[in-house]
Amino acid sequence: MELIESQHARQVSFSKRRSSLFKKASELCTMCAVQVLLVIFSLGRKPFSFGYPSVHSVLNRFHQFQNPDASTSQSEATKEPVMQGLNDSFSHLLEQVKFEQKRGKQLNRKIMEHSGPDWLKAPMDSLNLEELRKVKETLVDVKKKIKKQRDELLAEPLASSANNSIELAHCPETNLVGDISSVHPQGSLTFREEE
Amino acid sequence: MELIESQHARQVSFSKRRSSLFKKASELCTMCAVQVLLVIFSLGRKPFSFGYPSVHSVLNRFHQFQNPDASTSQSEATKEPVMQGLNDSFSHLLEQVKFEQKRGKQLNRKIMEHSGPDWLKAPMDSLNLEELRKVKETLVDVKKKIKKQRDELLAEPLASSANNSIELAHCPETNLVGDISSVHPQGSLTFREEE
DNA sequence: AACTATTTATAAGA
DNA sequence: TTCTTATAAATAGTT
Repeated sequence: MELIESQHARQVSFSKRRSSLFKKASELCTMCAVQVLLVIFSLGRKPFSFGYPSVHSVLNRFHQFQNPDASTSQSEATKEPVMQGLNDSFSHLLEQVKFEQKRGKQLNRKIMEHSGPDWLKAPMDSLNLEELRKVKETLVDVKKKIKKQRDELLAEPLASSANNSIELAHCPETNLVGDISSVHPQGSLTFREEE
Repeated sequence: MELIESQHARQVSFSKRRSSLFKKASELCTMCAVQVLLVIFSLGRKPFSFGYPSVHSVLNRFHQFQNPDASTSQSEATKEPVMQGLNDSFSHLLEQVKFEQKRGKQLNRKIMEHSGPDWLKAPMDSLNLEELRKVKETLVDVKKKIKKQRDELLAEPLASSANNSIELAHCPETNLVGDISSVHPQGSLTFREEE
């Protein structure tokens, strides 16, 4: 991969790759529920930006990682970043609520579908060899599922919603809420005319 | 395109898409000689960033476009009432999250109580480690019952399987106890690190 | 991680 | 810029 020599070809390639890059970025946001900021300066020095949930929220969250001290002060100069950080917490909470509600519905559905007699607690006295074999197959399946689920749970504890943990430790000022209007549910994509 | 439900699948997809997104971003830089900034916050809340020629250079340049003049801050008078209202929204959301999480656990408990063969065929995606442990305990019980019943059946083959010529002892795949305990010698599924 | 069936992205030409 | 198309790359699902 090297610089495209032809001026025209470079411009065409830039347009195509830029749009697909924004597309990929937004896909990553929706599919994996992560925050993304993408800024591209074109050859004509014009900025194209994408941010989820918003450019500012990611930008300020990134600033907090670069300047951890800034969020502890309440001076006028550092208020905006703090508020943006809280904005960030706010959208995270919204996400959590949606996810938990969805999960609750799924669990309800499972109960409706799978509520039946208690085989497992009942004695096995009445089963013959063929029936025992079927039970065994079921148990082998279950064992696989359990192992898989266990591995998923152990994979990334921080991101796990199954253990129902919410951590706001990265933002100590959760009581002080900032400007909600800058939380863009669908992300924001702004760009100006291309040269 | 929607949110990937499975935690494991989401994590895998995130890793793959994240790396390819960074790759595409760097390709755009080298091929078209443009400045790019890409920031991604992972599910584990860690920031991944890429900048060309550097993160700071693009960041600063972008700031100049975002804040042409420095006097854009709101007055204190208009800010406080807004923050109070948002504070309320924030605590409401927190309550909602707690409620949904609690409800999720209750539903999981119900599933545990109503465990049956049909439920065993269902996916285990929504269970956490503690719940998986309970499933394991149930399975250990069942295994004992099955073993007991098998021994009884083998003790009197003529009485129980007159039309069934298959014998467990000569059929390795029907060795239920062996299969179940194959993960761990003592027949106990441990949910620690790895076997 | 590796494999693979599909989908998607891309360069070149119009 | 948009459309087309052959080719290359990315991706989800699986093992």
